[in-house]
Amino acid sequence: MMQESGTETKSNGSAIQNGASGGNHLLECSLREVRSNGETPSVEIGAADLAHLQQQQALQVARQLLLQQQQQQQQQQQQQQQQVSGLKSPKRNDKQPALQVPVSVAMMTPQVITPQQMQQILQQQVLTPQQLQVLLQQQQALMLQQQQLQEFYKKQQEQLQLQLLQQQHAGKQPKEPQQQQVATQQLAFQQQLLQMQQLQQQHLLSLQRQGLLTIQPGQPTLPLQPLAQGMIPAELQQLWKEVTSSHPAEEAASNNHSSLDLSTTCVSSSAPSKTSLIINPHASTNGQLSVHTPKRESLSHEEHSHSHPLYGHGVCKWPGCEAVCEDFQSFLKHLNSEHALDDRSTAQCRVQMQVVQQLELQLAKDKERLQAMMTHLHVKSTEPKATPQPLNLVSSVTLSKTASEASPQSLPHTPTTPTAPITPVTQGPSVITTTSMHNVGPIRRRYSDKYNVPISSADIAQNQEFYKNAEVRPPFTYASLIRQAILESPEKQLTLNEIYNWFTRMFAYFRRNAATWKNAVRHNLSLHKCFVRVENVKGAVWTVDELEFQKRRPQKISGNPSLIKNIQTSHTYCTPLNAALQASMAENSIPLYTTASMGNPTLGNLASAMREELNGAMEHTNSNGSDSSPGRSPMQAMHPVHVKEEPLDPDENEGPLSLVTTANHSPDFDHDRDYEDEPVNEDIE
DNA sequence: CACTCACTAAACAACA
DNA sequence: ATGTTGTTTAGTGAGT
Repeated sequence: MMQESGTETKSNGSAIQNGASGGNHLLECSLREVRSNGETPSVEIGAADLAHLQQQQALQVARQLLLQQQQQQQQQQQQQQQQVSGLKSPKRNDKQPALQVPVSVAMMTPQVITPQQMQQILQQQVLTPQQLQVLLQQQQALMLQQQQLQEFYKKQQEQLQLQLLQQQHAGKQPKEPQQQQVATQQLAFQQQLLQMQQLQQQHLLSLQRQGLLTIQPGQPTLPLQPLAQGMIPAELQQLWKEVTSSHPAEEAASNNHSSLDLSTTCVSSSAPSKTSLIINPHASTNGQLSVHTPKRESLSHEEHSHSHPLYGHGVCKWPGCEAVCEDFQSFLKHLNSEHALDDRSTAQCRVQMQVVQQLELQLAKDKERLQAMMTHLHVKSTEPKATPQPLNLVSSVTLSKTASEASPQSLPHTPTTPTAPITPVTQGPSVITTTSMHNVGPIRRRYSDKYNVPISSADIAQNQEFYKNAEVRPPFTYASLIRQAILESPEKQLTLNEIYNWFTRMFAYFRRNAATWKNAVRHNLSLHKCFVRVENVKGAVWTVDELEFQKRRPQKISGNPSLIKNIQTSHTYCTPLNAALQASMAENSIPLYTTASMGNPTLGNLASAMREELNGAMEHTNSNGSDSSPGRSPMQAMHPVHVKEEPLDPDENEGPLSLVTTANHSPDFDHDRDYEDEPVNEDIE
């Protein structure tokens, strides 16, 4: 099952997107069906409006609560489940008996998939019978839990009323405000809890439909339970108690507190689940609550004060925020004022959810690859190393036949016999990622050139760690490697010896058979017109004539042309969120940093954060000094960075060019350049 | 099957 | 004389 969904995601990037949007639509539809008054979900309401509305409505209902005691419970549940801000129709209370049935239906509908939805799912996505069965089981479990929840809420409402009455009689404080506060808080709590659950549910469903989340056969209800249903009644009760028994004076600070409670609930309830990380941003609010309610034991105060996931180095780490907060308290204030539960925060949270989801997906895939690699290599080598250093999966016989020079780190059983890799190899798409590690064996020598420039640069950069340590022949042509070496240099020019050094530094493979590959390097430098020799004061250096390099072969971009096109030409029309995700979704054919580099109007910070992390994880391209141009990312290296008409002038190198500028250096441009046009590459078109 | 391409090998020249 | 750098040619294997 896992494989099925995995391959599906892999093979059809666009389907993912469709699935995503389709899933959302689907859910929206279902919600609309449920909503009695067709109100839009709270997400679409303005942040300030939402808060205000909630407060007012909560107050209103609190009064109603005092007047009409138990009979409201079902009604409220219905309203809240419907996400109609819960409080717009207290007038319908008198019809409570008639609403009994609709209530239960409404409560279940957001979670329970209707037949129509099921049908849509079937149409949109291939679901195996097992998956269907699992879904059905989930639905049943959900129904059960809904009933439990219903009963529980009923109980709690009764307790609430009792409590309110008692407080009223005690009369320590002005009655109205206190009651209102308590009621407000609790109502808001309920409300937002349910909203959050529904949000999560929405997301979860859409994820499931995208195939991003697979359903474990062994744990039918696992994915949904902690998220949508979240809490078992006992947990709910506990949380509810905490809310209801909190001192009003403490809690009266602001409306935001209610949202805090909610977040806390979500986090604590879903802690063991996979998505606890996703909801983490909202855990931000835990700190505040734990400060105010020391009785909360489940989440340690210390933990949140000192190592808040959203607070570090005096800066708010909410995606895209980076506000400076001197201490933790001010951070909490900031958090509650700036990142309350409004539409913006919700949207950001959703984005973060997707980001995390995507990262998890990527991680899972990479783990899988790693496992496959290790498995594959382990068969051939008894050495239990993670990096298959001693192995030489050389496909070219000629390379292995001259193992005369011992490499500095040659290992006991330096392979001198060509070995066929065990792992079956698939020719990679236009841009390859870590899959290239699989491909090192049978990969054709022309591999990278065939798919043109970006491959080599991006892939070299991404897999450099691997090739640094593994004595594996890189699946790139000499020309690509030379070019990469030159482009990585700060001056975009290298002497022959520097090129040599780059080879040996970056590739363990080139630490042996020096005579052979050095000769090849020289041969390539001389042979290819794209390498221009420039006489320098000190001697001669080699530069890359990017145009010529591009000319070398027609732009035969297979696999994912649109993707490449996007990368090379358009950095302007990235739709928020999706632009960053869609590219990476396209079967991870493209490194994530690439998508992150694309510049995203609204997700800029997020994207940059992703890029930072990913680049950091990759250990940026050159650790040995040629990375003196820190602004240059592997992405940039993928583009023509430096095109000279005349012999290179070192001064002219001004670091990173803008991507847009470099993108224009596609072979379609610059025909005015007076290069000695030779008929050699007339086959460009 | 012809062609192209990448690679290896080698010869050769120029130069330090 | 030796090593490095650069150019050129030839042969081979693989892909188209």
